[in-house]
Amino acid sequence: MIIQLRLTSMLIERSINIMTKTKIKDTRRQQLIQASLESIAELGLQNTTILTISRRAGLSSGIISHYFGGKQGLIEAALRYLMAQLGQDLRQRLQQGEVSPEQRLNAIIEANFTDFQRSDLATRTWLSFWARSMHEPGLQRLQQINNARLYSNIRYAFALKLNAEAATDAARQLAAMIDGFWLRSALSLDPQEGFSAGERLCKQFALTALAEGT
Amino acid sequence: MIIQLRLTSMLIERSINIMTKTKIKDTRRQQLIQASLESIAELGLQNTTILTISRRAGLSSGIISHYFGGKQGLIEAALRYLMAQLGQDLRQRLQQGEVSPEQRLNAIIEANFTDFQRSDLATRTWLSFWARSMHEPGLQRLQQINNARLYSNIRYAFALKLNAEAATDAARQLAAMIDGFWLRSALSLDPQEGFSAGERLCKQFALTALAEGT
DNA sequence: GACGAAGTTGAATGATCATTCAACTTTTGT
DNA sequence: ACAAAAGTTGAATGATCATTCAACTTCGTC
Repeated sequence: MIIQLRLTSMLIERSINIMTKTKIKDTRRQQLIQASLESIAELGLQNTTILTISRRAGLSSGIISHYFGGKQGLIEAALRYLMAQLGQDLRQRLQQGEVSPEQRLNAIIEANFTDFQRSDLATRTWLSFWARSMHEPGLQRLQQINNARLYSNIRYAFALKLNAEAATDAARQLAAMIDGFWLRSALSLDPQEGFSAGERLCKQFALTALAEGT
Repeated sequence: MIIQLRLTSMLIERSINIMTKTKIKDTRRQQLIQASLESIAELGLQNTTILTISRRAGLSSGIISHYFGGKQGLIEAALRYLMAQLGQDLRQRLQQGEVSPEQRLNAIIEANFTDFQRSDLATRTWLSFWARSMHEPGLQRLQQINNARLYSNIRYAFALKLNAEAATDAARQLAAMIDGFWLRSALSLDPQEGFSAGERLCKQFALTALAEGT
């Protein structure tokens, strides 16, 4: 009887502990990811240190190694977060009953030019990640997954109307154009204008390319 | 008489000294720029130190501050060198008597996909510079000049056949597409294939855009 | 309220790096 | 051959930074 009670209460206690632990864990992780994105946007990945992140999050420096195993782990988690955000925007736009190739392409383009994606926070961070991923396998793998996903989403839409070769060509062109507008806008003096024009001109290209194949 | 001789010899001496000095100076500067590009390509801008550069150039670490005033000065000089190379390739291709808009656009595209430009050395370095220029005004200024030059060269060619608005749109699209193929190729597992396809698809787009306006 | 576990701190450590400059070597002019 | 100038070296310096961990605080449980 007593043993039974002890065991039960121990189980309850443990599960409560685990729940609390993971909740706090998730909160801290999110705080730190957010702070690191802000720091990267403001200071650049180059000048972002464990101290600029932890101070911004209102936490101590040691906590980063505790939750992410080190600075590198946090940086990769931040990139994963940006990619997840992009994927979420896209899924949301594709599941609103739109099915025509034009609508599908528009949704993809819009997802890549979301308010969030065009924020300083996102643009500067993406660019920093792009550069560093050339020399860090962990980041490079993530970038390649992301690039491949954009391309294959676009290609699928084009292939609904175009033959295989034309779809491949158009998809590569549009994917490059999207990334190119991103890059040029991020580097320009007036990023917002660049993004607006980029969204318009990408849609325009998509329409033209679809029309040509018919 | 004696005084006259002294003055003359002093002038000769000085001019020889200056000639020798600038020759050695130019040689060393070029050595160091080359070494820094190689180091950036291999290790990334992040991991490039004054030691990795100077050891690769077979010189001592102190020499960099002596000729460039510091690491930062050398990095900017290296970017200037890449930009000059690009400008030279373009000028060479445009001054071969080609005048039609198609030929002009092809020349611009080819200059951006030169063997040199698609080398690891160039791609990785450009990408590193892109990222860092967001947070360093000196580099940012240079990048903006380069971006503006590519755009206005393209726009000029389109404007020979298209009206003002169509030329602006097409130029922005093509400029973005060129940069985008660059970026995606640099990050891909098989950069050479990406560059080849990029060159072909950019030319294809340029032709289509020119044809549409007529 | 006291005990143990979970969560957090930040000073100490060791490593890396750009810059400086006094000493050294090479080149040049006579 | 020699003195002065130009060119080069690399050890010393001071600064920055990621990581570690012993000590501290907070929280949940009885």
